[in-house]
Amino acid sequence: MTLLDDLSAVLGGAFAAAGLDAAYGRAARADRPDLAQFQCNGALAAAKAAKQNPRALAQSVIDKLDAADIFADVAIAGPGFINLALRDDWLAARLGEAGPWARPAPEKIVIDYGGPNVAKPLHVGHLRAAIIGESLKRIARAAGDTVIGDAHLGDWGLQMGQLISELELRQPDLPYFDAANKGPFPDAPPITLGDLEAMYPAASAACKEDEARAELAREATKALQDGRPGYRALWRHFVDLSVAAMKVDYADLGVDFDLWNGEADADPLIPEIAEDLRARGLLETSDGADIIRVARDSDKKEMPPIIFRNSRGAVGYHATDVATIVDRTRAIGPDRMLYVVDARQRLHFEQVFRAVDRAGYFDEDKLEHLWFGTMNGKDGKPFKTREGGTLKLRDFIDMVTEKARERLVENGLAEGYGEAETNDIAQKVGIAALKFADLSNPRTSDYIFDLDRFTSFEGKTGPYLLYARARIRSVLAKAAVAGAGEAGPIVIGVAEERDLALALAGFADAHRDAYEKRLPHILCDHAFGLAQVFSKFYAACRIADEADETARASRIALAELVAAQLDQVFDLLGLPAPERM
RNA sequence: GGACCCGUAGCUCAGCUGGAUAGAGCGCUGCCCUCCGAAGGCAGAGGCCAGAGGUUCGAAUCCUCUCGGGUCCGCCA
Repeated sequence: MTLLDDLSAVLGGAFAAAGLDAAYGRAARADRPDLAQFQCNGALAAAKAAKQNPRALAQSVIDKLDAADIFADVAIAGPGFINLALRDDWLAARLGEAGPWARPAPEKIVIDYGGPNVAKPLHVGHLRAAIIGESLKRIARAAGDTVIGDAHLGDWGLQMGQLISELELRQPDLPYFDAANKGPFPDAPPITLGDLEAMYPAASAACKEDEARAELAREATKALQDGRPGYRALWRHFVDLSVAAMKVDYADLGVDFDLWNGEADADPLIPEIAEDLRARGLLETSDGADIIRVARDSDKKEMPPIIFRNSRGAVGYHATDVATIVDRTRAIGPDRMLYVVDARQRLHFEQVFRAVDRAGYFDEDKLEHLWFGTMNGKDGKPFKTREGGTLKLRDFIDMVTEKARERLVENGLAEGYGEAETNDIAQKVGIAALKFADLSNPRTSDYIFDLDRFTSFEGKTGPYLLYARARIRSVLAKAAVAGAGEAGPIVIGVAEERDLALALAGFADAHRDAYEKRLPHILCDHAFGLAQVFSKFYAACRIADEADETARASRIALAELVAAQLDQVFDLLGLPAPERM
C-alpha cells in the first residue's frame, strides 16, 4: 500500500460512514503546499452528485473521520476541499517501510524495445526505445511482474535481400552464391562489420534508383525466406556480426535484453499460421497477395488489411509480428506484451493487434503499443548531424563522456581520482546525463533532440542526482570516521526535515504511477524532487557535526534513507552512479 | 481528402479521469563557500494555457469549430 492508498482508505472509510461512496475519499498531494500537505476533493464531487452543499458535506465526512493518530490537522477550505496535514510522528514511523510499490496481481510480460536492424549501426534514433524500454522493464520487475525483454532484431525483411544481392554483385565468386552449393560454408564471415555497414546504404540507394536492382533484392529476399542454403549461411554471418557490435553499445547504455530474438525466429511458424488462417477463412487473396482484413464497422478511419504475404510470396513485418506473438505465446506464455516503438508504427500495431485478436491468438487488450514521438532536431525537422548524416550511438556516447571528463577537470577533481577512476566517473556521468535527459521527458509527443540539453550537467539533470547521492555518501562517510554516532529514530524538528520525510514517503506512489501509466518520467520527477529537497535540507541543517545528539542521529537516518531511495530510483531508471564524482 | 498526435514563460517541457494563487529546468538580475562536496542553495523578473464558442457553481483540463505544426493512410520496415 502506498501512502496515498492508505490515506485514501482512511478518508474513504469516513465517506462511507457518512453514507457516501468510499471512492470519493481519494487523497492527493496538495496543490497548495502552503495550505496543506494532502488534499481530498471528493466532497465537491459527492456534493455535485447529491446536489448538496459541498462544505456541509465535507464537514459531515470530517465528523466521521477517526484518525487522530494520523492527522495533525484536518480543515475545510475554499468551496469544499478537505485539507490534511500528517502528524510528524506518524510520518516518521512510516519511513522505515518506504519501498517500491508491490502489484497485487503480478503478471508475466514480454517487452519488446529494441528493433535494431541488422547491418545498420545503432544511432541516436534507437536511444528512446532502448532507454524507455529498459526502464519500464525494471519498473515492472520491481512491482513484482516477471518481465522478459526482447531485442527483436529487424533481420528478415527486404533489407536482407538487398544486402545479399549487393554482396553477390560485388563478389559473385563467393561460395554462398552458388545455388547448387548445399554447404557446409566457412565459419568465418566473408566480410567485416565495416564492410557490412557500408554496404547497407549503398544497396538501399541502388534499389531506390534502379528497378532492376530492386528486383534482384526482392528475389534474394524470397530465396532467403525459402531457405536457400548459401543465403541462409550468409544471413547468419550478417546477423552475428551486427549483434556483436550492438551488444557493446547496449551494454554501455546499461540496456540488457533477455532475448536476442529477431523476426526470423518466428518465420518457421508462418506456414502453419497461414494454413490455419486460410482454413478458417481469415486469410484471403487479393491482387495476388495474401491479406487479413482487420477493418471494423465502427471504424472512423480507413483500416487497410495486413499484407501477410506479398504477391511474390515473401513475408513482411506484418506477418513476422503476428508469428512472433504466436511464438511468444507458445514459448513463454505471457499475460501481456508491450512494444516500445516510435509513433509512426501506430497503425501497424493496431493492424497486427486486431489480426491476432481476430484469429484468437492473443487478446488485443493485452497488447500495448507504447509509442513515443519522432525524434527531431532543434529546427523541428528530423535530426541530422551538421554533416547531414545520422549520429551514431557510439559517437554520441563518446561525446557525452568527453564532456563529463572536461567538467571533472574544470572542477579540479580529476587529479584526485587517478586515470582509471576518472574514466569510470566520466562514463557514468555521461550515460546518466543522456539517459535522464531522455527519460525525464514523457514518452508521447514529438521529441526534440537537443545536444546541449543532453550534455548539460546543471539543473534537472542526471548529474544533479548523481551529485546529490555522492554528497550524501561523502557526508555519511565523514560522520562514520568522526564517530559522530549511528542513525537513530527520526525526529522531525524543522520544515526541511518534514519536507524531506514527505518526499521520501512518496516513492511508492511515484513508482505505482509510473508503472500504471507506463511513464518513467514520473519517477524522474520524484528523484529530482527528492534530491532537491535534500539539497535544501543540507543547506539548512547540519548533519554529521550537529551538536544535538538526537537530531544528529535522526538526520543521519534521514540521509541514509535518501541515499538508499536514490539508489532504488536509479535502478528503476537504469542510471549508473559513481561512488564519488 | 481522411484518421491520429500536438499547440502552456524567451527556450525545452510538466500539469489534462474539471477544483484554491498554472509549475520545473535552462536562460536573465541580484545574493550565499573562515561552516559536513557551490555539478549546490536563496531571492526576483517573466503567462489573455493558439483563437472563438459551449457544458459547469468552477475549464489549461470536457465538447464543437477555426488557425498553426507533425505523423500515418495494401504489397519497404
